[in-house]
Amino acid sequence: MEQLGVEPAEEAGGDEEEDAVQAMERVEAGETGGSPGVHGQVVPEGSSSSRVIVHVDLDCFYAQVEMISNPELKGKPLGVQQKYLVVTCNYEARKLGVKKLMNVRDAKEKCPQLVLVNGEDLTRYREMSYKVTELLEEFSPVVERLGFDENFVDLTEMVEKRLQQLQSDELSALTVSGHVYNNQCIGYKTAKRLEALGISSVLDLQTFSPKILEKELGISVAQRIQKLSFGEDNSPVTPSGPPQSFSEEDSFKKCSSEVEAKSKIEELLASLLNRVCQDGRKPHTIRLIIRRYSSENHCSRESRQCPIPSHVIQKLGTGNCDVMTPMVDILMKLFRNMVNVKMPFHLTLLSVCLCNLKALNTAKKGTIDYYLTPSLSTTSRSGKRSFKMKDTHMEDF
DNA sequence: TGGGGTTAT
DNA sequence: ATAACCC
Repeated sequence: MEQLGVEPAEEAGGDEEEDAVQAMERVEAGETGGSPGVHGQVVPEGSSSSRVIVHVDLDCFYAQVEMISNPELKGKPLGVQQKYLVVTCNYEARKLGVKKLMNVRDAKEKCPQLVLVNGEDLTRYREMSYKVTELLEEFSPVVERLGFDENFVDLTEMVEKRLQQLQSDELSALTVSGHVYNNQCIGYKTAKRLEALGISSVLDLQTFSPKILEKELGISVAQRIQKLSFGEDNSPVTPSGPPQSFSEEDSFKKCSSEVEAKSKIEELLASLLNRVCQDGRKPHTIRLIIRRYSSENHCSRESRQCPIPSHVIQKLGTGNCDVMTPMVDILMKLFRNMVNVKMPFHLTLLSVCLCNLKALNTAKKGTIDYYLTPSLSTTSRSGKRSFKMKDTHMEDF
């Protein structure tokens, strides 16, 4: 752990990601002490409303994990490869011209000595990522994750307590410096819409008519991004806690038969079941996601989901039962619901997601919910729910 | 463009 | 179920 580096704060030039470490504040708008802060976070009595939030951004995270796993990689230009992309690389490689998300061919051309490791299996990255989050949670439980390599920690309470400990002479000797980050680009789609309005810089956004912006983007997005343009972000740090979903995906050039799809789905599901088993909670919903081949509209995906039948959920923790078969059956039903297998098809991605995670026995014994459970109905798109008895509770009668 | 994740609609 | 966002 102590080997993991954080991106340097003083990084001057470089691409837009390189602004990197930001020990900074999300600037509180308006409110002063005594009243509840925005978004329901309570500002303590008699304190100022400004917060202290640390943003920890791990440097070329996957590459660092690989160098820790295999120290022989240290000092060499290293890229982490997923399919034909170098998704990230260490600083040796960057010095030699390799960029994030660069094609493997281009990267090898730029840097023939580049060492590549496969990073398609995220297991070790995910594990290391949560170790970092857990470490930060020792300082304050209020830690929000963003991806695998970023954490926001709200240290307001800790700082206030420490300031109260200080004598007045120590206090006056304190100097503080910091900066508000220059945020660029806000999201691809929104950026395009803003550009159409003639907004291409932060200054443009600051000075644009709020009313017109609200009409274009909706009040929610408009007000938020315009505040952001002034460096004001009143959003709370929301503790992430355990993940709300587990998913595994695989992309490929072509999948055009049902058997092929089934075997890929089986692989994805097997990994997922291991993960969910370790987590301890049980998923109550399963989803299948596909991406169809198309020249345009490339990022669009389709999905179908359904509840996991309770008798399958119950088997989940117990290693001896075969839980694969019923779940693969469900997934293939979802598959055929999306893909007409009697017609030719061409898929470029399959993904399985387990979500709606619950700690065991959510319903209390003796309550209606204990005896009733939403039924498996993949076709029902109305808000109506049908219910059936839980099989395993029949003996209770 | 990968292999993840979240929230809003 | 999808769309948008984040990394």
